[in-house]
Amino acid sequence: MRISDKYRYLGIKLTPQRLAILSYLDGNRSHPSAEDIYRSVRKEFPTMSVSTVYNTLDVLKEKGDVQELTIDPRKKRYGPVNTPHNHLMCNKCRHIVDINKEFKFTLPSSMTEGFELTGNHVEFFGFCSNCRKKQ
Amino acid sequence: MRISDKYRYLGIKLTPQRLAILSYLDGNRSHPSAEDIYRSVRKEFPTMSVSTVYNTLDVLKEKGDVQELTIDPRKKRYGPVNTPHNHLMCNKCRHIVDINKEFKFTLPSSMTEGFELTGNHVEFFGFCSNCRKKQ
DNA sequence: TGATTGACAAGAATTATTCCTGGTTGATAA
DNA sequence: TTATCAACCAGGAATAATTCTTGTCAATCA
Ligand SMILES: [Mn+2]
Ligand SMILES: [Mn+2]
Ligand SMILES: [Zn+2]
Ligand SMILES: [Zn+2]
Repeated sequence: MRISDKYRYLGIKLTPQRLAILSYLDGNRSHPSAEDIYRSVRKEFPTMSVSTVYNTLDVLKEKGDVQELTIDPRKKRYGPVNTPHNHLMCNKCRHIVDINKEFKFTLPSSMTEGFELTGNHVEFFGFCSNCRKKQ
Repeated sequence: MRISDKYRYLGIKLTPQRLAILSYLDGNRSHPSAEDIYRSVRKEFPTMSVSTVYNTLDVLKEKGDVQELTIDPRKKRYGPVNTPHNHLMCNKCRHIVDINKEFKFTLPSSMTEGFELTGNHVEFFGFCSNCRKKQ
């Protein structure tokens, strides 16, 4: 299925703006912020606005194509979702890498206080090799 | 060791403002935001300012007495740290409960890309009993 | 005592994100 | 083909959370 077919199937229009954002995210492992995306996509698409970036990210989140990360306390970060995965962030430079492993936990119902569980996300923290070198 | 001794030991002054925030957080399981803390502490301490709340939270984070949560995408939430624990948040009302269990993972070094790991935090998601009732 | 330091209140400034408005576009159907 | 309509967009204003700045005060110290 081509990407345009997929989105027609999902019932959303695949506009040039959305395509630009999609192709920027596709294969991108840096988990960029909305601002990062805006700055990059803007180069080839000078009329792009930040609202469009946010709107597009909302649509893509909805469809499950994009994951919004809250691991960085300063701003939300976004990444493509291929298969469910988790993340590891550097405490110093906030570089984020994928942990391509899924964790399936079952919690005893005594712990879940009547919640119905839908998923989980594991945040790993540490120091990247770069930040370790510099002291 | 009394609380005042503890903080003297840690080398920070235990001021009335800090004490008020500490005692509000102590035993509090609701993971309040800075605003929540401000509104509550203010009642008995009308001159308290938001900056003081943020400053105090920074100090207490530093000392490991307070945990800052990023699980709620809207704002940071804070809670006392007794023993290491994890969290479960309702996708709808964003009510957060503690998961009093620690998860110790070891990741194969092929996954950690040269990072030195320092810790982890597991975010569980779901729907609380209240939100499930209301459909 | 006089100097130094840490902490505070108040409010200004910044930053990320959301909201609003008016104008396009492109699919649909008369 | 042309009119209609919904979805989408750019631009910028508004909001909300958080950080920064400044002047003041109180405790501590030489
Ligand atoms: Mn990722
Ligand atoms: Mn907690
Ligand atoms: Zn780093
Ligand atoms: Zn709920």
